[in-house]
Amino acid sequence: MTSEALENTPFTITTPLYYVNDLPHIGSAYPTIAADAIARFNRLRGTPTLFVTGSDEHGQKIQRTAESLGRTPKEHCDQIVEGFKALWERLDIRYDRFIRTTDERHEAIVKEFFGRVWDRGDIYINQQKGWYCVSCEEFKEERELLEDHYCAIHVNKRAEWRDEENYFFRLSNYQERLEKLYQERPEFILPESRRNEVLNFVNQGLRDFSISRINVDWGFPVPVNPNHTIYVWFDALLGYITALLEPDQAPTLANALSRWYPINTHLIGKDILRFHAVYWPAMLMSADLPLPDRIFGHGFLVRDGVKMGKSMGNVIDPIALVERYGSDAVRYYFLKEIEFGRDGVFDEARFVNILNADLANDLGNLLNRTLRMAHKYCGGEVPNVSSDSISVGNPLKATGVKLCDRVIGAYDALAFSVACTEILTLVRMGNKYIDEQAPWTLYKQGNQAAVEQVLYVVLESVRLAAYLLSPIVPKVSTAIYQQLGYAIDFNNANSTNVNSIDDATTFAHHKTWGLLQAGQPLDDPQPVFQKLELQDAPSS
RNA sequence: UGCAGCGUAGCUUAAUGGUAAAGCCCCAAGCUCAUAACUUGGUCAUUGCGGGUUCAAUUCCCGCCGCUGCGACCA
Repeated sequence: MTSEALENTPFTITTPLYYVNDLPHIGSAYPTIAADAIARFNRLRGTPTLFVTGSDEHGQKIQRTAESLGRTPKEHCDQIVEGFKALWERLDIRYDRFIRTTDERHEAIVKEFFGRVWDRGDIYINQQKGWYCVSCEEFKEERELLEDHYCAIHVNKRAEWRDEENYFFRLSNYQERLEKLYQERPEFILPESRRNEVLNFVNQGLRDFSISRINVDWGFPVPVNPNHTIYVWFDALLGYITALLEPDQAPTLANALSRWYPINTHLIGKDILRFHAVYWPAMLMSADLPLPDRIFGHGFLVRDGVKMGKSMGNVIDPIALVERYGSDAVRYYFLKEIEFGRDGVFDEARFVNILNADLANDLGNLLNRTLRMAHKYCGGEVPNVSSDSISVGNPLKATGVKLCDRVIGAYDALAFSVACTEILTLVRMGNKYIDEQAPWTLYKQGNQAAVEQVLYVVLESVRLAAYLLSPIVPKVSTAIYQQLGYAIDFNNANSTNVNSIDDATTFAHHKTWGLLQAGQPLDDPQPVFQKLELQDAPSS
């Protein structure tokens, strides 16, 4: 693809639509941060970008949770949703759409979509029979149950025999087309381990699944039979489509699909892989709609070797974490220290160590020491050096020139950790270079030209590092840019692209090593990232 | 039980059929421009255990142990 085509092809990315059973936890923050970084990266490079997140609000579980709290389901959802939005605000998440499945317009989309699938003949009514655990809200296989049909999870609850009418989706019709899809597009499900899981599952042979429930009020009625309520998943997945509507558009499929469809990337937890990698494409095939480009299943955060979860009592309160350490720190830790797609360890001491080492010491201090010298030795301006005059053999230039393409590749592959590592390599080289060149000595020797060249090369390297890191640590990057004399705010709430004092802010421009202009006034040096201190009481 | 994956220095990870790398932590030296920072060096691994194939295995095969995921409607 040419860069021009790239710029004009819209990029749409989604997080899961979080189930609003409870306040957001760190497991919701994690993929949201990742999605935000990718969205920011695409905006930076000039691609029209739509970043979708939202909430999945229907279903019996929510209905009951609300009841137990003495609220209506709607009141409950409103309250929880505010909690999500507040957290996203604190984490500097710049989403474009926050879709709630209880939105009025969503019902119209669901209805229309259901109609398409219905017309295709992929929906039929049938008896759903089986052992049903009320606590689990699901049908169990006989073999899953303990003796006397007690639930294996709720060992004191006996599953009930249910024999009720449900509407079913003919998933079995799509067995072959799905297999072909996975075959032809190996990148459809990522990472590969997740893909294998899906293949394994599909190879066993697909059965139809029910898409309606009776005895559930909190949801949309089945269009052809209002006694039934549409099953939450069928409803929730379609939220991704409703979200694509412009704020003032009428809720029709045609409108929703007109600009931002098909979706490029669905970021999801590995726990909801099947719904996205199997059910969802089959539903879209049935409705005769194009499929997303890729489904990426990320890992879970673990702590003390156990998955974080309320039942484990080892959850980390994301709000407390941001309050204590700041949004950039949280974003950086999750994206740099955890390989996206794998389970990752959360460890607070490690968190503090890594942030201090990478952002405060290596990057922040590199800028600080260099900037101070620029003030002492070069009158507080970008040294009078033309980047062209620097030898291609200069280690920082040689690395910097190649860095961008590598980082782009990493971002595109959602390999945040690789992107950070590559950038940090340049930063470490910068520190080493200063020590070797010892500009303070050169200055004392009166070798002004050499001093200026060394400082220029390092400042420019820091600038490039900050630029490439800006999707991950927008505040730090902004601080660096501002101290380098740019009026660019990477974290500007309403910017789709960075804005600047001049027009020379295109990606092609800033991604290139050698942008820094001689004579540009430099700001006063200030730490761009304050060192963190480990606090005694980790979150509970 | 079946299928899949994983198990590498204190920690988080990397690597290749041929003398096991990086970052963090720890120790020492150097330097002084800097947010006791940076640079250099060092400590620390017979690569889960036991076999096998091979001139050579961490990398291939088998068994065992441990952990994780999946095995249909849990966001």
